[in-house]
Amino acid sequence: MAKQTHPTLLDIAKIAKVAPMTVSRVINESGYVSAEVRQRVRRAIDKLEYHPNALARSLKSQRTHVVGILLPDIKNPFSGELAGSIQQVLLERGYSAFLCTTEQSVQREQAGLSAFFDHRVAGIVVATLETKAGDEALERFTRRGMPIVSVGREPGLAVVDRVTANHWRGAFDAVEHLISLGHKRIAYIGASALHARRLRRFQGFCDALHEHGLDVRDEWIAGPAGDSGPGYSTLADGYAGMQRLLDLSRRPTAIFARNDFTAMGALSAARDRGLDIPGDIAIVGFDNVPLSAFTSPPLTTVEQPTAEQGRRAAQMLLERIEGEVEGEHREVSFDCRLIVRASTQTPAEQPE
Amino acid sequence: MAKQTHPTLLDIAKIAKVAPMTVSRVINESGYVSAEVRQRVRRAIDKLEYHPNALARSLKSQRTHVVGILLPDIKNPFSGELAGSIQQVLLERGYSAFLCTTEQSVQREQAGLSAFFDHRVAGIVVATLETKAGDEALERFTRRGMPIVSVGREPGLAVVDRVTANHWRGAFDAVEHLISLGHKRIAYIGASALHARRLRRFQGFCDALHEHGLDVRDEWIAGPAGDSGPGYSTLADGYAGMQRLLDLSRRPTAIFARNDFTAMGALSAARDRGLDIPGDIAIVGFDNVPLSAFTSPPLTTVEQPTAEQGRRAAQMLLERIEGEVEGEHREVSFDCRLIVRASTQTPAEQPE
DNA sequence: CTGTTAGCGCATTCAG
DNA sequence: CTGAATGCGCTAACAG
Repeated sequence: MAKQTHPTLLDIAKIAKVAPMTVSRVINESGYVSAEVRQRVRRAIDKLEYHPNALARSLKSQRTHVVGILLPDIKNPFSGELAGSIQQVLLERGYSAFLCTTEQSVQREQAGLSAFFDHRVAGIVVATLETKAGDEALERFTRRGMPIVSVGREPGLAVVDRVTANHWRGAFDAVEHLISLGHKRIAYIGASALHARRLRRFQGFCDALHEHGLDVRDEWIAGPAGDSGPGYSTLADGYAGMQRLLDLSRRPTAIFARNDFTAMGALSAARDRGLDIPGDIAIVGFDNVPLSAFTSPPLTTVEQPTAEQGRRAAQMLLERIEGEVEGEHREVSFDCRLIVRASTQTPAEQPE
Repeated sequence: MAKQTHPTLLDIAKIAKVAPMTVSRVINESGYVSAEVRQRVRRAIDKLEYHPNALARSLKSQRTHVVGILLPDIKNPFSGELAGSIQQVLLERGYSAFLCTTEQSVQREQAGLSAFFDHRVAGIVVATLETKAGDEALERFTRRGMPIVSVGREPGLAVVDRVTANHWRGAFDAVEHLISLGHKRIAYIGASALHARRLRRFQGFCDALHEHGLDVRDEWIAGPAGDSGPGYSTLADGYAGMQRLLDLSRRPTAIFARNDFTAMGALSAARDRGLDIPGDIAIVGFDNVPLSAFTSPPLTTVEQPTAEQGRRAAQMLLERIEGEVEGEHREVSFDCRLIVRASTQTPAEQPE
């Protein structure tokens, strides 16, 4: 059998009959090494399949090439796409990703952040909803000089770079679209009134109604059943929420759903009651997940540039890490875009 | 501002007026330390917000508490759920996750595996499709004594523990279900004949047809447009594949789709042509993603226990890492389960 | 061009 | 019960 243990610089040095430092020079292509010696060293490296120990390197150099990514919930397709796009940029620039998903558990959040810190990650991308404990931890990290970029968060923590999309505007546009179609009884599905307040897309919903003199009625705000907290809203939440709304004596005529999955759940519930979409009730989603174009009817929704946000966040983080940018904390906001499909307009009326 | 640099054992030792070793003992709760000294040390630790450097620890102890997870494609909901369930087990046992998604790029796969290796991860979970380069790398790692568990892979690499679900059987059952409904012209959507061969669910499809004396016709195997490779098959692939099948002079009457998203794309294409599901054409998916219960009609599909596979893989890996298990490489296979919904049977005929 | 020395932060070993 | 010495693998900073 081959060696059980990893070969070290010293092992290579012995075989090549040089000093460890020389091997180091060959590997890092730093300093001068004669062609002949380089040959010998290279051969030894290949022979033992030597790979430098990143831990020792980092300990010595006091820097790692690892970035922590803190995500709310990996089932959320937004998280998935974000993680993918961040990773792509990281790999291109020689960094790796340490991942933690919190799944709405403060303990997991803390454990993840601790792991990041203990492993001395070079920086962190946070995409979780804010929590008290989490924000405190992040602030401690910032004091220690750790670069942090947040994605899709509220402005709360002013100490980090921020990347967002303008959810408020996207929601506002979507609701105005419904109003322009003549709807006056517009409901929200996806979070209880309590938690919704923290979501910009909910604020956009409310503000659009107010601006057009319409009421935000509490009974037209349908959160998840147990109201467990500010988590991602699901298909089942949308289905249940729609059922409740349809049981009201005074029904809404249009639904603004917190995200596309919630919208699809709502769609399904309406269909099961024999209602026609958009004839009897119009539905708007949010996020423009690929599937939203394939439902029946296809879903009107608000697109947010997820991958762009991930890439931008990664770039901004790397700029901080590599010291290319210092000082003032930056903010980047992407626009959302309303995509009108058949769930709010009958095909005949559709513009294109 | 606070220190720019991380405090070390020595900093704590100075403040508490003890030797570094004593601080180490307090932190690891190893050896004897008097209550009084422990107090002093604890206070110093809190004051400086000291966190041990995991890099230095690992260098010294020659082991990390980090596990590498190699995934094909994070957009695939299977990957997401897998990552989540693995992570849960890891966190419970004090491990963290290093993540890499390959996105069908051999380079990314190599880069990821190298990063795992360089950082001396304690073990690896692989859920990617096999590639020549990848398997070679994994084999090198195994020779170095690195524990590796594969999920959902072919038996190929005999040197690692394996966790799978019986996709072959799941597919076989699904196709038999279609046959029992009277279908004789059954098509496959989701991979070209070339790549499909490597998928057990495709083999199950073929074997079920053969067993019942039916042909596997090449024109009834619809892969993705560009046929880029053995990647995850998408909604768009399903849509396009269905369109091609519907253009044939001799149409299939039933579709077995590689996964639920592909099935939904196919569903959508059929609907757009004004066809009735399952009246004109029956459709079966695979994976039982949450959405499959909410389509119209709800999708008959094959469930595989994704989270269980992830948890089991993580447990098996940790058993190897902690030396609780040695020797013989193990194999665990979970059963798949056919879930019959309305996309293959009209509600009236449905058993329950 | 190459080698020597020293130390990153921690924990194992052995002495007090 | 506590401390001192030593080295994990690597690389700056100096010699030669």
